[in-house]
Amino acid sequence: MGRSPCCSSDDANLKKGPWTPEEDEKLLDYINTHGHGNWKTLPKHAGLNRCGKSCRLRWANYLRPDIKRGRFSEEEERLIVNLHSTLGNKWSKIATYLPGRTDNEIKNFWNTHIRKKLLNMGLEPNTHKPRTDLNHLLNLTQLICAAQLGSLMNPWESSALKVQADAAQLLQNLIQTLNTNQLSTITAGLMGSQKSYPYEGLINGTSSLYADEPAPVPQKFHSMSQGVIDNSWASFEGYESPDMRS
DNA sequence: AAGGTTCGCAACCGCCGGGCT
DNA sequence: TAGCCCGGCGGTTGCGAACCT
Repeated sequence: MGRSPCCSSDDANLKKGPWTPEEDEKLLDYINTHGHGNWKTLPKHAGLNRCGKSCRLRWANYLRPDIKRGRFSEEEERLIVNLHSTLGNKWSKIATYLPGRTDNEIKNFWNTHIRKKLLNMGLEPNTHKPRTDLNHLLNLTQLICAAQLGSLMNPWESSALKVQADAAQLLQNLIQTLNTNQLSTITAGLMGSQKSYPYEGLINGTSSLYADEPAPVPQKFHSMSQGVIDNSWASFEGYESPDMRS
């Protein structure tokens, strides 16, 4: 359509980068008294040397009064995973289900935490299906090595026991995953399933967002699978991989 | 203690869709 | 109907903080 970028005209003079407290105050003052109105003209009226887009982002992601700060709760985390399995990378849509959280915040949280968690669980983050490569088995071998080393060094130390438990849990999950994968393939074949997404039920949780949408798999299978993923997720709740420092 | 590496998050970039003329 | 403008979205980047060696 040949449109120019939103801030192309005076780019050389417009400030970029982190916002100062003074700029924040100007933006807040202006919006509190006038509302944001037209973002394009807002910076000029507010006395800011920023492009409208930058102002809008700053407001939407940081200054809005209803923004909730701090760590995501387990409930929020589960909800995000749940929603992502249905909506994909529609961060703004996902954000509408989490009051006080911005799409940017959710996107960042997904990329830095949940993505890794799913990978550790042997699931492909984009599809929520089991990973087809065998790289995730490295997690298992690492855990088993850690467990063996830990028990050699200090057999009664609680962290060594926990690593052993984690390794056992991961192995169990893997076996169950493989079993349910086979089962779902069979089930899908028998039912002529239209949705090639056998793990949607695993991830989705008990409270379906779209209750009017028929489940792709029988309820019995769904509830059984749910147990698998609940165990699996729970086993990783307490386990922080080295790249998941809090 | 210092240098290197990794992580987390705020902010930017470019594209898209809807509304208006 | 085409062109323009604006707001919104998702992907990516840059940088300070935290951690590791």
